[in-house]
Amino acid sequence: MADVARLAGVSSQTVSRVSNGYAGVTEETRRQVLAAMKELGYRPNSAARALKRGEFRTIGVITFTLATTGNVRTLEAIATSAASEGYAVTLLPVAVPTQDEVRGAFSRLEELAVDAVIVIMEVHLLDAASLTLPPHVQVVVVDSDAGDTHTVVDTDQAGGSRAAVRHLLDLGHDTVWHLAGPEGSFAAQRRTDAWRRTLTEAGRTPPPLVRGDWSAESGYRAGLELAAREECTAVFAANDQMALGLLRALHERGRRVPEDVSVIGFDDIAEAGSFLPPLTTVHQDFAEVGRQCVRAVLRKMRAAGPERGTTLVPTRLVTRASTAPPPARETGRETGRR
Amino acid sequence: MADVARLAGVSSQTVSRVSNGYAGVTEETRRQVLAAMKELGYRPNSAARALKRGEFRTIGVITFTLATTGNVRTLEAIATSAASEGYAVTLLPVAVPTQDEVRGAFSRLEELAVDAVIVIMEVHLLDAASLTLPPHVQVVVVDSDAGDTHTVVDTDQAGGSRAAVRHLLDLGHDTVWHLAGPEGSFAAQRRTDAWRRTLTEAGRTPPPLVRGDWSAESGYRAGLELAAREECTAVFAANDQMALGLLRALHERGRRVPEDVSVIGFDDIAEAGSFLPPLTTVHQDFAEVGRQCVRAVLRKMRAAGPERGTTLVPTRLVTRASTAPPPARETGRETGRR
DNA sequence: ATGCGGGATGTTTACGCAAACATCGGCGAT
DNA sequence: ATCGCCGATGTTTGCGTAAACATCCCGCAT
Repeated sequence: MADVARLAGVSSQTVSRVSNGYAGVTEETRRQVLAAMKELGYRPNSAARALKRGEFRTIGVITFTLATTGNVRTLEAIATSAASEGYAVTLLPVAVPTQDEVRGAFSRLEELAVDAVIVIMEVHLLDAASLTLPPHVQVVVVDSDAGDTHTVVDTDQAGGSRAAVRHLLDLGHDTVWHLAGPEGSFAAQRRTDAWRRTLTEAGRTPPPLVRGDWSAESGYRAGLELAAREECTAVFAANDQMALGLLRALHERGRRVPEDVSVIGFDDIAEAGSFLPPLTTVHQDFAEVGRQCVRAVLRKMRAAGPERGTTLVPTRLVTRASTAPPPARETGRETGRR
Repeated sequence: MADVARLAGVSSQTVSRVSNGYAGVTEETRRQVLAAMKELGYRPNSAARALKRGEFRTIGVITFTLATTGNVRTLEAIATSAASEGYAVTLLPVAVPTQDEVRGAFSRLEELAVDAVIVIMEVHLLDAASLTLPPHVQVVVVDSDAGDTHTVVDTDQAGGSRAAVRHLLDLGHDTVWHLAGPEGSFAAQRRTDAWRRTLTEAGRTPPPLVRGDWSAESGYRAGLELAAREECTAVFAANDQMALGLLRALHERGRRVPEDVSVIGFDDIAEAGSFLPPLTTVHQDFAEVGRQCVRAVLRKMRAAGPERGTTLVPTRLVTRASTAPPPARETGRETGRR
């Protein structure tokens, strides 16, 4: 910086003013400084800047495995929208979802240059660990229900699930089966809860729960079970990958989709439109979730107050070919229904 | 830090020594300092540390979309292995693969606190942009062939493709069709080159190239074409997603896999084992690629010299149910072949 | 002509840490 | 007993920047 100042014939403070875009510098001077910067290849040192300013302009993101579409797309959206706000994103992967691992990530984080943290995981793993966080570091959480202790941003799981179930009921199905995600996941739990509530509110009896683990393979296994049940005409799968496995199992067992069984997914992954048949599913707006996370975290940083509450990002039902009215009953009576 | 020193009754320098784990501090003193740190909730300020040490202990990763399995898994491995070396990872997403965008990412990077950069993209987009990089920032590239101008780490695309083609030839197929990735991709290009070379070396005539764009949908479209060709008994798809679409198309057209047509993929994505039938594919060790990237970049940082060259990470053929010997010929002669 | 106000620029200082150097004290060799 | 050496600790200094304050100069009102 001193070199630039010398070359431009000004003081280092003027260089600083130029590099930070302050007003009060003559156009003439500014040009000279910029020229000098360019000639010397000057780059402001961000460490010194951070030291002086007391902020790093960096957001840390803690997440489990990047193996799930949702996490990845949320991360990507966070990175993009953070960048547009002039913030960088530092990634903290947690290998295994144990409290110890999470605690480890947070303790690494303490040493790290971040102004705020976005956590993409369930909060109960976090609670024991987060206590050691520096007080000024704000936290926003995705995929959790801890709205009372943290700021939470998430897809409107309940709304999406309700839309999915309603869609199937509206088509005339008596009830809707549910292929749930793993027990440990709050997202899965909320989808299941909403499924059950929607059915109950509509006066239907929720059939037994079938559980998978998000993977296509687990969907396939569950599908083999469901295919054996004649009375099952509509299935709401908690994500698209399980729906994929489900479709395969049904196809293998000779149950046609959507003629015999309707299938609806959740997520709207890129491939969903290419499934056989193309999958009706609940579209999640991950980009919006990421944007909201960044917005929330920046707001918290600026407001300083430990703002709480939950932001829900709406979903959208994407109707494709995998859902249709139920097959005609053996007894003709139902034709007259509704 | 001064407060800690005061509380512990030592100088701030001793606090520094303790917090950096230097030898030459009495066990007694160390304990007192640690106690004081804990009591005051002291965290070393990483900006000041970086300023003093002249390094950030951070690696920047530039990548296009995180929509592809490969990029994501490489990124994850990089983050994990960087963490184990005490480095953080800062993510720089590039929305659109244009030189302008890349240049933009690099200029953001210049302002950023990173000691090195790992680029997950093709290098020709990078060349025009990279010139403006600070000289001390080392670069390692994935998915590129620019081994002469940059350090490159990548999966052994050629070896994997050769193994795939050989596997099919060894099963007795006369030749192997290829469902290639998009023209712009070096990875795709190298897989295609190796496919063609392997066939030629084996004295076979490469059939016409069929091109997709990595997506399942494109694989499906290509599959419809291939299904129409009676003489096609073996297909090497350049990735698993296209193989998925291919399988669907073949199934739809009544061509059985593997009885009528053998299919082999590339990547070994999580779902590959659940395809119908389970997909024989070339396993990429993304974790190893990530590790090697970090290793290479750290080595370059320490060596200071602009080391070049390519590190290839070997692949492994995973044999599942989608490949088998070709159907018996109409003319019985071939039984005696070999 | 004199003084005053304000915009443009320069000077000083501190951010928090750790390297380099300085100091102190105890122990063994003579 | 004296000296020297070495390990433990303290003191000084500067990393690059930007806020705060100081200075300068120009133009305008009196």
